[in-house]
Amino acid sequence: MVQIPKTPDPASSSAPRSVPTSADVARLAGVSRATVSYVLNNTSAVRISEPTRRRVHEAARELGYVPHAAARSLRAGHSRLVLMPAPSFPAGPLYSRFLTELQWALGRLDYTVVQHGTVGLRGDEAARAWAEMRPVAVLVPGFDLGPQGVEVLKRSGARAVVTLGPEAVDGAHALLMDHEAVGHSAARHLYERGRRRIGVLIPAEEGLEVFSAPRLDGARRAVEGTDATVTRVPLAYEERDAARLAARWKSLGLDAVFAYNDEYAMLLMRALQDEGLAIPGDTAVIGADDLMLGRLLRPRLSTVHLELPSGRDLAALVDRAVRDPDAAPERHKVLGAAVVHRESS
Amino acid sequence: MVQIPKTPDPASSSAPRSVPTSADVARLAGVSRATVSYVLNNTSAVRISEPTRRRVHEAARELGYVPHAAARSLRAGHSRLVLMPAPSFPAGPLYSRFLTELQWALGRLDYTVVQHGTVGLRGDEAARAWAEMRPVAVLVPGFDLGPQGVEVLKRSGARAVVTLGPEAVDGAHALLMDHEAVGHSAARHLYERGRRRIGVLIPAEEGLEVFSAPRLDGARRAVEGTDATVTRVPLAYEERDAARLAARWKSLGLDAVFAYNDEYAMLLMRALQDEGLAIPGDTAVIGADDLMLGRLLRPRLSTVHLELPSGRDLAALVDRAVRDPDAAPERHKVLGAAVVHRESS
DNA sequence: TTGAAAGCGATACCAC
DNA sequence: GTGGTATCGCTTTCAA
Repeated sequence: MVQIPKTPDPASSSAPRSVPTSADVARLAGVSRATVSYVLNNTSAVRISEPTRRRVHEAARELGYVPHAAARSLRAGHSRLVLMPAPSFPAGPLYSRFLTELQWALGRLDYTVVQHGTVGLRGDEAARAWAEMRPVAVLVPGFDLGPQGVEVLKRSGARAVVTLGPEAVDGAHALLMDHEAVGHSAARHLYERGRRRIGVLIPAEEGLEVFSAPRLDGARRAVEGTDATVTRVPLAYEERDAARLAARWKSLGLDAVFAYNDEYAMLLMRALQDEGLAIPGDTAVIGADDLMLGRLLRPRLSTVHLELPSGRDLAALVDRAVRDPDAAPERHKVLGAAVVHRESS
Repeated sequence: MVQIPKTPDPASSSAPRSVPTSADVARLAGVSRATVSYVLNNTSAVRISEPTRRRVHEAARELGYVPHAAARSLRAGHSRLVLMPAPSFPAGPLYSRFLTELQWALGRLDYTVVQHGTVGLRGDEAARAWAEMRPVAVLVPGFDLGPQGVEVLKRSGARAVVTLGPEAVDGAHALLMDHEAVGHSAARHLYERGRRRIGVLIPAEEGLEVFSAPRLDGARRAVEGTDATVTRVPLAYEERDAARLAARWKSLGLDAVFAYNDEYAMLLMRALQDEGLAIPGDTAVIGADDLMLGRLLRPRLSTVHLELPSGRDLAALVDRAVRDPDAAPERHKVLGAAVVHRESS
């Protein structure tokens, strides 16, 4: 819960003429506050004479009047706010693009999108912080939310809660990002190309387990019941650690590796090549995310291309959910995973 | 200005027991709303008996009560909201990290950070949209804000407006990101290593001119009065365009290139190498941003390392500005630019 | 220690 | 056409 301090220093301002309200506009225009509201909101149920309209607009402009969103939504009993937690890890270009598109699409539907900088708050605490803003909809990527969190949000007026992540949460709509499929495709691909001892690179960095764990699981599942093995290989995103790993690579006895994503793949590939190993000869490498950089490597990096949901579709889902909050939660698989075979595998 | 529709479909909800208010908590606990407020906010000016406190907390928990931020800040006359526009272009890892750090630091100071998904709104329109939320401070990266925008925000109660960008804006604090220095360092470096015909890669993509233009200018300035030349070289971030550029590279007669950033550098380097050109022999290449990938290229990519401001420092600046809104606007140069010489130049 | 009530800013109903 | 005014949820005097 956000604490509001008791007016830090009341006497510090050099009389900054206080913020203009609709009452000020009314006074200046010589009309009532009601009229101001009618004019400024183009209320169609009421006809206001042209001269009056002009006077009101003039007054508003002159005062630099800007309506008070909090007051408005308090009165209205609801907002058009769609809230998402701001990502706590560096978002890749994929996700950034998705986010921009989504904001644009929701903007078109007249929603205001806001990313809430939730910091150390976990789980229900975070949900409460979001609920304080009384958003009409909440979009939550990842694992940040449990069923209770959903309940908190709904009880506080959120008409739609949508999770984007590997698992559905009770009571919320779910856009299922099936990261298992990513690992599955990758391992399958390696298997089909004759590899049997498959390593799966797992970032040592915090906060990425949400994605890496299911990718690993998917790889495991892909070779279940075959003669192939899957080995978990942790790697920090830094040269030294990659060099260390490369130095003991032969001892691992792997003939292929799925490298979490293209960036980790690049890091590992370089280290292996520096160590004199041939790619894909000695070790096949495949990444994920289909970033530009993979195309620029030599050998060209095989990768798993991810298809994120379109921002427009998600915006439409949100709008639908807001309009009909009691509809059964929708579940959509939204992560297309397709192997792009290049030269490294 | 956000339009609120006249209650889309009033009859669609299956009586979702309405959102609990502090009055509900009071009723359930058998006390007055005042007491609820005292208890929930730990008001120190007033002693509430332990049994009462317990009853209130219990009731709040049972109802799933979450305070209404809008009502609260309406009453209080101010918020603890720090607003930033959400970046409209894919933010690099540098900026992402900075953002996360900043949010964390502001969170520590008890501010709520929010990234506002401003879509098609330009200039003053955007400023008005932000002002509606009555943020106590606004942080604006880039060129999105003019002096009038600042005025709008201040008149609507923002106690601090901070711009992050190449230029200061009247009335606002400025964190000056001197991208000219980046280009200057790069070109200087190339010049000192004996290069005289320097190309500067400029992204063909929209929205990046804000950074690329000053970088080009800086490069120009660096060789002013020497026998060296600087040539503007547009490039789209795609392989085909890079290949086209590489094919006519020799005809450009350049012996060095500053490639806007490491990613464009990688793209170009690959295309040049594929064309059979030697780096740095035929053409020296230097990037910027000092991303990991530069270290992984062969030859290793020279680059300009950027030092962004620390999130903690910026948070402190914001806090200072909020506490003393009438202090003279601060101006800080915050973009350290240092050449990291590797093998490509 | 607790309660009654004013008021923050905007909107919409009901009079005139 | 336009103007009072009750109301949204919450905090905070002031009284009891």
